[in-house]
Amino acid sequence: MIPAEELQCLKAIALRGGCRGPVFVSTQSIGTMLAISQQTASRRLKALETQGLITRAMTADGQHVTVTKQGEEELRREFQEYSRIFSEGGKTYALHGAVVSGIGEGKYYMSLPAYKEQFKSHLGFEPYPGTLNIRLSHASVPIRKKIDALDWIRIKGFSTDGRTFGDAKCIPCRIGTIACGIVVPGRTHYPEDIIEVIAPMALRRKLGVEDSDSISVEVGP
Amino acid sequence: MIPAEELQCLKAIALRGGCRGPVFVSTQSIGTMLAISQQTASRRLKALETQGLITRAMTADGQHVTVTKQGEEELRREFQEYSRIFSEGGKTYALHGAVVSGIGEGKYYMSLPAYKEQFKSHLGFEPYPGTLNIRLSHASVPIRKKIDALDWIRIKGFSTDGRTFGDAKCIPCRIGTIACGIVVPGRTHYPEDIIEVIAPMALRRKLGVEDSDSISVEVGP
DNA sequence: ATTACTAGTAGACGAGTAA
DNA sequence: TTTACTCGTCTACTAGTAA
Repeated sequence: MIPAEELQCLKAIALRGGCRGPVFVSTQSIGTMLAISQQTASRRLKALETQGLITRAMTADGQHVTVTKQGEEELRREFQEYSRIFSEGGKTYALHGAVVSGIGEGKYYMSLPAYKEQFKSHLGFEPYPGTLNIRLSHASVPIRKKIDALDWIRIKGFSTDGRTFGDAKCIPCRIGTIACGIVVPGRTHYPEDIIEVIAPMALRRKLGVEDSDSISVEVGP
Repeated sequence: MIPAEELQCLKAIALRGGCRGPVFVSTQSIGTMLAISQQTASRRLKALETQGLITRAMTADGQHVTVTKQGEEELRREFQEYSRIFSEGGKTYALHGAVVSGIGEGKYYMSLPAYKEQFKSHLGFEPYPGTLNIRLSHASVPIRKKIDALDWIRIKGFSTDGRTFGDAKCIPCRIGTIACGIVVPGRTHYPEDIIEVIAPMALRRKLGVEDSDSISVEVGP
């Protein structure tokens, strides 16, 4: 396998157009580009040339460098790996955590018809009045943050009897094969390691879980 | 800037799904994957964690690693650079070389109506009976090879007076703003550093060039 | 200006090993 | 099994410099 630093150097040449024609570079300019010394840049270019990944034509004040077919293949292989990482083909996120007890607030809110109806129309099921609270593992917290960037459904707040109920947002998810939803209250700053899950039925009973049992939630298409 | 080896390590984690959830890895398995020692892999992971590019949850028999939002941004930045290299947006190839004299064969072939007509219909101009031969610079030869992979126009051979004229292929190109074409005879093994260019007019006269003058040809959309 | 050699050194590497 | 420490080696870096 070609070392990472050499690949980086090859990429720099390609970015300057080295795949489409000879590009004029100096070891100095490559060095500056990659934050290495001129001498190291010189060694990198020599190594790439030896491996047949570039060809060089030296001049008095620099060199014309061209990425060979083989060099381009190396870059393309790398490109494909990155494509795999970012391909949108069924991109799902996995959250892991442990069941915890909430303070029963969820149960109250989910019993309000004005909320209930909105969840029903957007998620496709009538939510059981109650939420399953999950404390995310340390490792899942960054994933939770990325999920924030996805498309959430806006649940509108309302006022009744002189009391105001705020907005919320939710996103479909799955626990095993059960279609569920993650609900996040709109205003309050929620702890970043807690999620609240709603479902068509009482999840604790259905899944046979209780506090501190570990559980996985899948978000995405 | 994040060092190339660390980026490589981050990429390896992402390839295992580290952007979408915690993935179970060991420093041993990462080491094997990247052809480095377990100790070095350990150092890499620590460095990535310190920079906030991954989070880790250690267990007795390995660790759950997650790529953070920031880590994913680094990867995405890299991905975009590769995308730039391979984006098909007006990909043109530049060939450089020096004018040389051919043996007058081109002139003869280009005067044959059966060839002439095909060039006219495919390239959109009636070729001047003669070709401009160019000896490519050392640096341009790898580009010449890549151009082979593009879509060439097939020029059909024919027989007349008991003599057989072979197939050829050609591809549109430009010298400055003049629409030209590169012609390659079908059978013979042509020198890889020579190209033959046809145009609507006598190129030597039009461009005012003679043997050993340097010249550039552009191929592509 | 360049490239790239030599020389000297800093630091990265892997072996061994503790936890 | 792991992770990650220490330690000795040796690679890979940069400075200086020649061509």
